[in-house]
Amino acid sequence: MGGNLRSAHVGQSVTLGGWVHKSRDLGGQVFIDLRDREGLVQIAFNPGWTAADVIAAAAAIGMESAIIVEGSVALRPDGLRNAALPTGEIEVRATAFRVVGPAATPPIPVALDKEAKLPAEDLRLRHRVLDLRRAELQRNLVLRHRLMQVTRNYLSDDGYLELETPILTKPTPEGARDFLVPSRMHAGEFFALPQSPQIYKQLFMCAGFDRYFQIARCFRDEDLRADRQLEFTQIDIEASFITREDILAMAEGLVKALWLEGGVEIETPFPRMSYAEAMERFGCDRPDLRYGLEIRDLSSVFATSESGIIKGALEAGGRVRGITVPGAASWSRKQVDELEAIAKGAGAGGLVRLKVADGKLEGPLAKFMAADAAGPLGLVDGDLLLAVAGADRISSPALDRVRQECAARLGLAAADRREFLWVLDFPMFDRDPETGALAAVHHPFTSPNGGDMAARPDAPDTWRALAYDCVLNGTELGGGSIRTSDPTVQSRMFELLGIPDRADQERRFGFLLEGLRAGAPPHGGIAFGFDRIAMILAGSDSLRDVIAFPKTTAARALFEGAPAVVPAQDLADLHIRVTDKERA
RNA sequence: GGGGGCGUAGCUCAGUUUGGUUAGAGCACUCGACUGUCACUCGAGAGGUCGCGGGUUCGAGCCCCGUCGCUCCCGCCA
Repeated sequence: MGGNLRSAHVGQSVTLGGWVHKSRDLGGQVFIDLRDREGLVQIAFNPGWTAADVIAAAAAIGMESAIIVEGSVALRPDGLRNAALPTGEIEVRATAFRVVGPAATPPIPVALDKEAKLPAEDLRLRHRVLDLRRAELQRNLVLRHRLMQVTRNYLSDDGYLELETPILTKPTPEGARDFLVPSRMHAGEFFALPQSPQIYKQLFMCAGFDRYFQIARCFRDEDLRADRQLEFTQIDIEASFITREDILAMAEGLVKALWLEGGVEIETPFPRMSYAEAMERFGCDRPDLRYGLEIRDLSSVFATSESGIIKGALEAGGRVRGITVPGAASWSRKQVDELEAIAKGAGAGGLVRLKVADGKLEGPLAKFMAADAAGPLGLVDGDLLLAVAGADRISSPALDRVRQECAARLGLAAADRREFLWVLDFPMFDRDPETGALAAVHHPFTSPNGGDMAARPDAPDTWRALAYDCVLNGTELGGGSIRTSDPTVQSRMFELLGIPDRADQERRFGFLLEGLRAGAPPHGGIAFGFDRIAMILAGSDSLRDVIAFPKTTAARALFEGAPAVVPAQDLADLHIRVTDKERA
């Protein structure tokens, strides 16, 4: 209310509730900046319209106290308007006020100067109520609310039903670590919190609710990051009797609506790229298309190289791939060494560096190269070529990181550009190099490409999946797939994933197989990371700025103090014994 | 599980380089002055286990070892 007052309200009597943002005591008169959800408004306490005892009380009030003010809206005198404030044309001339919630002296400031640094993150989390009063976090949570409403309206208007799924679910051995909830009534048995509502939404499809969505809370007990929390919110969508194209078009519409709410118009449809092409050109399944620095295959030029390392890599069936960084020939030895360290950190044995000056190659390997190799390599003066020799599985991630670092150094990733992209045709499986075991790249319920499966039934490594990811500027916004709706195929997938025993499959995933056997429609869907989208649209780089009560990276909630030890009797009721010696 | 950064007043920081008197500043807080401020101004004051533990030293905020917390990254996150 108070933050919305404008000159149009002049003359009105108002009663305002809010918090003391700042106060200025000038002796005979007092000004208080009253803050509410909408903003700030100046309250003027002056002997001309305010009783002396009210002025005295106003002068004594502490910052961040909750107050109720009565008064009238008045135009400020000429020359005393504040253009920096939306309410700066007016002020409220107080006739009465009450302190309804006196505040202890705030341990962290709420009213901050424009250039002031925020308090340390742990203090902000420890005193979260005060931190949440700041305009930035108020804005972010309001945005979050609006994005939720946009999502609901868009999907509901498109015929999707918002349906809920259980929070207490069955533990699944695949994927991330489950959060487990002990069952009091069944000693030694546990519920799991859902990593996603994946199977439940497929069961909804089997049950005939052919368009489902949920703004679903998901839980994964893994280590945290700036963009990863233990619990997070997902826009979860599934539909029946649809094709991949239907899902992509629906998802593009949703993303467009979300960005519009965030104040940005974007173009649809999004460009598309196969996984194979993304890996070949960018070394990464979620490429940042705001800049080039694309990876090229240089094997044929290096084939004539006398270098033992290069020869060995090529003879072993590997390739030489690299990126050209224009103007980077001037980078210092140290700067390039740092790039090599990044490549090595990503698994590469080393980083070939060749720079071009006066048409000639320079660098440790130049002596092994033909004198005129710059031309065939496509290099001109000032270029720096950075290359990795070896298997693609080594060179791709190494060049991906080198490419990102070079782009960062050159400032190529423009913050105001948005390069959306669909990455399609992911491989179905990934093989663990140590154990040789297959793992699902997306998840075990994704449908393999039927043609791939028919063409080479005994080579699951070669199968592509009907899976897709939505990527923005190198960040994955969401992903999904067409699911396996044939219980026989699903059973075969479990088999390939290391659950060959039918009884085992039934014990673990029987509820899904039963749904599929009941007459399953073709179906598929997608899930978007809602917090991450809110973070991007809020212009923040931490999830903690769009979540009201987040956990620290050490997986603690500092405000409420979770997790916490519980009384021994509670544990006994749950049939739990703590084995850690120091805590038991 | 591993690596980097940070930790000094309620908050943000200086002081650590090269160990040496009583550890400082701004904001906030307390008291006082001030009738048009909006980073109000001015005066005075209070406020510190220098994250914690151990060590080296005549002497440690500063050096060494360990540890805790926050943070960023790797592993991990179907």
